[in-house]
Amino acid sequence: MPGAISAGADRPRQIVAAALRILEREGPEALTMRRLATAVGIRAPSLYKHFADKAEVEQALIAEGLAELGGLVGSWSGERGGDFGRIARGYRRFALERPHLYRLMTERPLDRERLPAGVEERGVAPLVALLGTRDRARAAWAFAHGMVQLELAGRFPPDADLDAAWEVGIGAFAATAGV
Amino acid sequence: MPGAISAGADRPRQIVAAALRILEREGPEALTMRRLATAVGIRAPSLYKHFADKAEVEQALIAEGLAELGGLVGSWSGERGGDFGRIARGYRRFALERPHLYRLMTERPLDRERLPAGVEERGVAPLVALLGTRDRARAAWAFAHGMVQLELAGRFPPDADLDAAWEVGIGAFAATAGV
DNA sequence: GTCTATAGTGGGATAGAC
DNA sequence: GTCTATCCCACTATAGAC
Repeated sequence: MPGAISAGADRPRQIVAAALRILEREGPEALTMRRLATAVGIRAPSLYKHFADKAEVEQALIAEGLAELGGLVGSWSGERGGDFGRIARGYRRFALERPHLYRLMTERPLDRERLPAGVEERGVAPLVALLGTRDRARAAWAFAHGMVQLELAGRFPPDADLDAAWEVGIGAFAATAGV
Repeated sequence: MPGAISAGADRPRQIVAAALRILEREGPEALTMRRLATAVGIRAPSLYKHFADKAEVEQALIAEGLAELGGLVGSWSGERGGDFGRIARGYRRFALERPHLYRLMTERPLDRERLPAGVEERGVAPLVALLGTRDRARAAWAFAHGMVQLELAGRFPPDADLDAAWEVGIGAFAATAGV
């Protein structure tokens, strides 16, 4: 059978999965082609049979992260409604659980060409529906992203009450939507 | 005269100034010790007579950036009062004018030990005074930082009306302070 | 305080055989 | 699709002469 699926040997998937593990456990500097190959059990040059270059591997990680986060946002917002606080707190949890992936996903320009269609919009839509306008959704997203980014970068003073700061922002944006 | 100032030969200052130029014009990857030395007109190893290592040079850039931004925030907030919108818009302008310095300043943990005393607090105080609590100030800062970060990273859609998003956030946080 | 020389490390990527 | 061998690059940092 020509098109037979050898399930255990889906190299591209294996590679992406390994890359994700390395990234999350050891940070972005640890994600090298050599290291990645070792994790998969092959030699570095063989990776280039599956991905054109390192950027393509990273792009796959970004796409995966965005799809996952988008799905979560959808699940938190429920059928119609849900509330901004729930989304914001979930967003924070995701970022704190996968800090390196989150940073990779957000710190560089998004290559929309190579991104599966709809991934971006699917994450944005619930927030727009909830807050009423795209401008409000963008401002609220920026707040959440800024909180996460500053928390991940260790920029708040050690004694800062971040839960309280989150609630202030959540309240502020919920209010703009007249809730 | 032993303590005479040879104005043209203040190497440490020269080095920091050159580093700032390279960083802003060519980005963080371009800031290497070789490149920096060339810009100053010496060889790379000579830099180590003035700075222990590269991290020390970067620390100097961060301190300079924070001091400058802190001074600006103070000037925007005036004697008593001023408004959050003015600070936020100025903050955005600073970040857009010096994107690479801004990112260097904010994307890694702050080494408070090696930072001149008061630099951090001087930037924060006006915002706390204006908004009433530290939690509100932190949330508002996160909003501004998030907007800037997403804008610099090219993460908003090309047609997004960022001015409008800024005004939404500014309004939301001004409202929390009861203004 | 500057130089030359160089150590030591690590990275991305390609050629060509099997 | 995997391998071995290797290129080529760039970086930080040190040693030791002047």
